[in-house]
Amino acid sequence: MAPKLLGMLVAKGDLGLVITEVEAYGGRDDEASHAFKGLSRRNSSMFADGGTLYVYLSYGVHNCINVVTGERGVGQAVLVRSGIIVALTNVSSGAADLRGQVVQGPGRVGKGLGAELSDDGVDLLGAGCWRLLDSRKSLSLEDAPIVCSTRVGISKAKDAPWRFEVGLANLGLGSVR
DNA sequence: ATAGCGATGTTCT
DNA sequence: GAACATCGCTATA
Repeated sequence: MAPKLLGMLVAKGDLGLVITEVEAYGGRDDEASHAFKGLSRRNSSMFADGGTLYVYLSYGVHNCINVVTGERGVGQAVLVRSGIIVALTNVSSGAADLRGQVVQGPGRVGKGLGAELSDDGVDLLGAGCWRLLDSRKSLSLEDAPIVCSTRVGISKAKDAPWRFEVGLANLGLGSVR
């Protein structure tokens, strides 16, 4: 699921992010995952249904966002690390102009979208304020090369090649949808 | 260009 | 009391 999220659009209201970099985190089998030690107050939304938003406070400073990708109870999620902030030109269809601000780093992604801890656990697949839309076709990203490497800023399970990026050059200009 | 460090709060040992 | 899925500023080369 992680590489599939590249080129998709996460939106909060009329603000969107075209995803360009992610990291995959497993459930109880991944030492680097917040879900490794099982359910807790902080990570409970990781164990919700796939398509749920998981927002956590990083280093007491940054709100970072994940898309839950596992079945209910598994605790699997994908951290959104970089992307392009865009203003939606049509909120209901998710159309957006691709000229936007590049944001790199999960803290800046959360800040750019205005993610709050109160957004933790919301459904991304319904018709609510937060939505996840598949904009890959309109971006012609389906055959774009994906760079795979190890995850950043962790001390355990350092060797798992679960970080995925698309080069900005592959996005071109134009609009989404 | 690279390294070090403080901010800041929750979680785990 | 330590670690932490980070960032931005400052210092050093």
